[in-house]
Amino acid sequence: MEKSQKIEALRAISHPVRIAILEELQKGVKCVSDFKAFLSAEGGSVFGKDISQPNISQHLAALRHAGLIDYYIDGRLRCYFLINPIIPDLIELLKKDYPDELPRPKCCPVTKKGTYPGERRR
Amino acid sequence: MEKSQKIEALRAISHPVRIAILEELQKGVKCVSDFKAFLSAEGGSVFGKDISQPNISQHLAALRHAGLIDYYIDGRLRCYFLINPIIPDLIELLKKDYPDELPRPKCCPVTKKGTYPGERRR
DNA sequence: TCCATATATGCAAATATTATTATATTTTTA
DNA sequence: TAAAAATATAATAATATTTGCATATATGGA
Repeated sequence: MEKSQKIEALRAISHPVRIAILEELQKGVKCVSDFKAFLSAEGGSVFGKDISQPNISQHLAALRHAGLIDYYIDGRLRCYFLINPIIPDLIELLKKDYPDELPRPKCCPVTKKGTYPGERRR
Repeated sequence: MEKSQKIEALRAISHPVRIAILEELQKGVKCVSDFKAFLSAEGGSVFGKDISQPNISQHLAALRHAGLIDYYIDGRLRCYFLINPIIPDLIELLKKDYPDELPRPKCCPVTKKGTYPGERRR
């Protein structure tokens, strides 16, 4: 996979609703109604409110154009599935535990002064 | 680290110039002139054109507001460094080799017809 | 002190993203 | 065959992002 495609995938995944959709898709093939149920307030939506059906379709279209998902048809259902292999790894990072910060290089914590490590330009 | 912070990090990293900056930062502390050199046409910029100094500063500010980097001061140099622990892992994914596609579920390759695996709603 | 260097900030224009609403398409069922 | 279900598309409005350009600020050196 090309780097530009990976950047495209990063862009596409950087939205709470689309992340929810992709996480759900990781469990297997899902149709739009599944997402609609999942993203409804009662259905356990992570978001305060319902996400409308057209909005879900738009997010699915965006994910498809970014090459993250595709679908097949069963009657009036569109059955979506993951096709981009970077997605499972990205989702894993989102679940992984991280400390708040990396260790910082030495500098005065008050004045924020320190020394540049390289050669200075002239 | 909170999930919302990770999503924020994904958003912030989803830009070719900012990825270049972050990859450069992974090598160690760098000042703005370092990025300017790196992102100039001669300096080996991945992009066709030069990236202007104000534009670099703007991207650095964006990365800082997203909590990905911070800086200390050495005279008139601002020395930037990574602080968000998810960044090295993300950059690794960008370098990792992936196949073009995941295996697809069974469906007719021409008509795109297949069968929905779950229970149908009524 | 005056000037050059390193970097940031402010603003405007162009563009992109997001959600909402209304409507269209296709398929199934009564 | 008409209505309902599942889903997509289109148009719009509200925002956000991105860039370019001009200018501001701070530091160090002559």
